[in-house]
Amino acid sequence: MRVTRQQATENRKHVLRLAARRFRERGLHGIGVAELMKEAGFTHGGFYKQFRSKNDLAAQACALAIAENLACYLPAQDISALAKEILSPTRRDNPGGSCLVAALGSDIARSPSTVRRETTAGIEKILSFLTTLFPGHPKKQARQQALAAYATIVGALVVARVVEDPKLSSEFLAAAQAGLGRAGFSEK
Amino acid sequence: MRVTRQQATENRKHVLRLAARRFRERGLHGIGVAELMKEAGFTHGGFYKQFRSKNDLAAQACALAIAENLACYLPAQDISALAKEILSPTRRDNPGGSCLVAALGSDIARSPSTVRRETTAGIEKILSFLTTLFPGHPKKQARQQALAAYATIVGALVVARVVEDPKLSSEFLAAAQAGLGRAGFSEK
DNA sequence: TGTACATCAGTGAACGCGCGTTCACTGATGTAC
DNA sequence: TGTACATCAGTGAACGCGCGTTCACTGATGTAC
Repeated sequence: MRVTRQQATENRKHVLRLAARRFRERGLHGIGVAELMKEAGFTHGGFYKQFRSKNDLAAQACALAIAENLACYLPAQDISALAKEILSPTRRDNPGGSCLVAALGSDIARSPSTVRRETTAGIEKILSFLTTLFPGHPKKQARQQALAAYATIVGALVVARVVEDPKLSSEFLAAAQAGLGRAGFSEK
Repeated sequence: MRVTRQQATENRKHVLRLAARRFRERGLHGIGVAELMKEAGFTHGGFYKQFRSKNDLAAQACALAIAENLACYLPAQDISALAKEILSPTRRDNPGGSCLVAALGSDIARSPSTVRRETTAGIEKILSFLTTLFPGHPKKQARQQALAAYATIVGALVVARVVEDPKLSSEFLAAAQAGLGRAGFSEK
């Protein structure tokens, strides 16, 4: 039953990528080790050859997801373009491939330190990038804008997913976009 | 073992209030029927004389929590005062008594319609109030500001609770406050 | 390069545990006379 | 107002189920000669 070391590494990555998606779709407690491994094409016993525990997987999945989030921000030229991309109905309806903190924020806040540490590190990197989207400001103000912008993005996605009324949901996305656009423009 | 009808009503309310707190502290799956009833001073069997199911309790607890949120907003005279009150370290560190959507947003988004409907209704009421905090605007703009403000509040609390570094956490609260203050001021 | 053996990725049964829910029961409250 | 009976709020044992984790095992891969 043993496979190539290279194959084993790939199998592990496959499970990790799947977890990063499913956790965001269903919550950290919304998918179990057995179901995850089955969907990945393995039996659940092997999980513990790949990860130390489910929490270990959660920490690594969060690190992967938030790195992916940053990668998706990077092409943006300004805050308006970024807001338009991130706060779209498409992303709202695809939590498994979108903002980690919007999808799992309240779960992560209650998770062990390992999970929170990986997420925090990712958020710092995202903030560094967002700060560059407010050029021509004193450094402090640019960072403040970046912090507020990130909060607005996360909150808009969370609320847009909570709300049942699709019209109200879209209203939230549009209003947050408008607010972010104003922030980027007002002090240029 | 039977008690007064009035006592029974009070017992039910007691369980409901406790649930509204514990759910926000630990997540909808973070506390079970048995533990909740024990903490309320009852045995778990009686739960189903008080509520149809755990989901029924969740829906009612969300309704209660978000009504309580609105009540806490009402005394605010302007958006800056409200932001300062809601986005305080005290509230951040007391999720059980604070913003429902910040504490349970991702859980609620994945919950059955009953839960989401109660929450949506509460959010609508909160928006109506927030709109009044942007007077002297065209109605449409005031509502847009209210939507964006609510998203920022929710997001700032979520991120401030996720982040491990206390300094970064406070930075998020302060930056969101500043952003909201600017929104209230810029168009007065 | 060919052989013998150690390693270890993945298997699948089994574990204890807590979950939401059901149900027969108890006995004080509420009601009908 | 006093009595007899129905109601039903709360009890606690029991249910099936899925969870995270462990473990003896298999057999192909990796390695030492």
